[in-house]
This record gives sequence, structure tokens and C-alpha cells, in this order.
Amino acid sequence: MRLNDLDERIVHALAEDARRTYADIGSRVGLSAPAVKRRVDRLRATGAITGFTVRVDPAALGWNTEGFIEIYCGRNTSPEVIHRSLDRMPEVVAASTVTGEADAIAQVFAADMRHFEQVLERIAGEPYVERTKSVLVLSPLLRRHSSGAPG
Amino acid sequence: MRLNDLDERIVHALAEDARRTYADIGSRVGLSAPAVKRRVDRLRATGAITGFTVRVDPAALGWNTEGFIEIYCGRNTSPEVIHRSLDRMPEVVAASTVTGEADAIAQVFAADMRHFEQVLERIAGEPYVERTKSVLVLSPLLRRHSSGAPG
DNA sequence: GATGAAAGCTTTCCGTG
DNA sequence: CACGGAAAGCTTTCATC
Repeated sequence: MRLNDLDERIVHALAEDARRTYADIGSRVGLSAPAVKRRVDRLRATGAITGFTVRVDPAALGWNTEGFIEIYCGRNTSPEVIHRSLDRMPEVVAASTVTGEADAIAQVFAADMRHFEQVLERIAGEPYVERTKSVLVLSPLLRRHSSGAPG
Repeated sequence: MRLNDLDERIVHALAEDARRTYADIGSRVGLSAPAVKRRVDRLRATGAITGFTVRVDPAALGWNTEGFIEIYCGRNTSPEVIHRSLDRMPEVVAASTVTGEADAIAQVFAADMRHFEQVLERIAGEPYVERTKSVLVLSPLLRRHSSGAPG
């Protein structure tokens, strides 16, 4: 599905603050509150909007260690197998299969280094994993909540 | 700041759906609507909650190509310089300085491969960048909206 | 897509443990 | 100090144009 300009501006307004009222969004994009609601409902129904969430400071929740774990898999490992395995680990907040040497990359948040190591060992211990390579985050430089249309 | 159990449950409820009403959250955590609002206000004031945002299907916004760009910098490149440079590129949705061979990793969303290449060239053209190495996402396996306390 | 009315939510104030 | 109840003011929602 492709969004039009009005939808994009609504999504942008929600990306900045998902708890804005429909009336507030409407005044920004030039629509009445019910018109905004109908579009948001439609964007949810079509899957363009997948939900609304809170942005938290990871440190405030006790997640002080972040890193990426590159996963090298055995032959014939399907994305589904990787998905099922990582989905069980709450510390893994994002994962993708990728091009290049590694087969997948997982983004991990842990309480501390000891906890990060446990996650690493748990991933390395999965039967389909041949080896891993991990990279720790030193300092987060920016974390945008993607909110616009591509150039 | 450290959150208590009630705060964590409120954050968890908001992570699942940031547009839930205070009364709804209250009924889940056993508090009245005003009590939930007071806690959310405090979590925002202390910086534990940094905002509310919408979750979007990138493809619906026209971002069909995702990748990670590892950045290798010249000597004495400060994180601030990297931050200022990447912050100007809307395609860069997240970036961190990291341990390992590369100095920083940027997560990039682009409309298509051609667009991704343009972003890559723009990053590679920055004066502090010595070389880059990029990895394309084949399929996103999971993307969680971090929502709990560390084990 | 706009409008208007009914239902529901948010926000504030105040009393209580 | 934090919570719950109640009231005023908005927001959401639905029917209608």
C-alpha cells in the first residue's frame, strides 16, 4: 500500500507524539478530527500503522548494555528457525537476516556485561548456530523514530 | 532513576499500546486513572519515558531497502562529529559508536537500492570517514518495542 | 469530508489513609 | 506521599448531510 501526502503528515504527527488528539493532528494537517480518525483507522486496517508504543530511556529500565550479535548459521538454516529461536529471548529487540559474511544480526539489550554474555552464550548454544561475533555499543549517537517519506 | 514494579507494568502496558486510556491501564495494574496519570507524568518528567510514537510498516512508507553501514573513521574523530554528520541524513534512523573494527554503525532505511547507494556515498564522502562496509537486510525477523525489565 | 450530539476520557481538586 | 472519588472540560465516536 502507498500512502498519500495527507496520510504521511498524519503518520509524521503521530511519530512525534502518538498520544496527540485527533483534533490536534487535524489542525496540523487541515482536517477535522473524525476525518483524521477514519484515516488512522484505515492505516491500521491496511497494516501501514502496526501500533503505538512508548519510547523509554533503556537505562531507566535497567538495560545498561547494548550490542549487536552477528550470527553465523549451519547450512540450510531457514529464517523461520532463527526467528523462533530469537523470539524466545526477551533481550533480543530486533533481528534480521543479512547479506555478507554473517547470516543474521541480532540487536540485544542486557542489564550489564554479565547478562550480555549470558545472552551471547544462549544464542551460541542454539543448535543451528555455528559461531557468533559480537559488537558492543559504546554510545548511542542517535535513535530516530522513522517518521517521513523516502527522499 | 529506578522504576518500581507498578511503573514497569504501566510502561509495559504503554509499550503494547501507547494510546490506551489511563482507566484501561489502571484496571490492568490495579490503580485508578488519576494514579496512573500521575505516575506517567512523573516518568516523563524524570526522563524514563521519552515520548510516544507510532509503529509503522516501513514498506508502507516506501522504505523498501534496509541496511547497516559500518563506518571506519580517521584518527581523533569524536562521537560528536559523527553525530552531527549522520543527524543530517534522514535515512539514518539509528547510529552508535561501537567496539570492534568499525568505529560506528548506522542503520539506514532507503527507498530502493539506488537510494541506499546514494546514502552510502554521502556517508563515505564525509571528511572524517576513511571507509565503510555495508550489510543489507534480507528479511526482518523481529522488531520488538522493548517493554520489560531485564532478567 | 464536515457537523453536531451522546458517550467516554482526561485532568484537576480535595479528602483520606 | 500516594491514592481514590467526583466534577468540569475535552475527545472520541457515530449518525447524518
